[in-house]
Amino acid sequence: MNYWLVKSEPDVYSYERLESEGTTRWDGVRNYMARNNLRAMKTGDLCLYYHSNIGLAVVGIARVSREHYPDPTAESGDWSAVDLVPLKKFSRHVTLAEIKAHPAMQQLLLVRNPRISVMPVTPDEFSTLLAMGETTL
DNA sequence: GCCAACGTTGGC
DNA sequence: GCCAACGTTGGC
Repeated sequence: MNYWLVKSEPDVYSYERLESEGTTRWDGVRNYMARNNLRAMKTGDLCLYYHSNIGLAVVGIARVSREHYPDPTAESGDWSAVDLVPLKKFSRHVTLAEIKAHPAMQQLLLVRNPRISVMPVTPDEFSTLLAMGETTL
């Protein structure tokens, strides 16, 4: 089991919309590092769901329901998509400001490289973030 | 293969 | 809305 964090602007595709639709194709990634992370995802892996631009917080957890396949929205190039389903909404949003202030979160790529949209998260970081969100699986 | 210029992302 | 940081592109 691996852990990840994915970013989405909530006015483009929010966690609430994922919940109401039940599943989504995570496509449109056009960054090689993020793509390689998508390709490393296995079915059942868990993804923290972060709202960028508006909200600036981790709001829930999604689960990988289909491993990577060619991104149908890519007109050229070698890009991949995965499918995600909602797993659990955080009882409490964990804001970027809190994450930045937390000593155990200083290595998180969200803090160190804010521009990558799909990133790995260690099991320790994952469980700490879950606790910060007052959420259990 | 280097590097400058440009475009995009995303926090503030 | 601005701007910093980063990734990508393209000329040399």
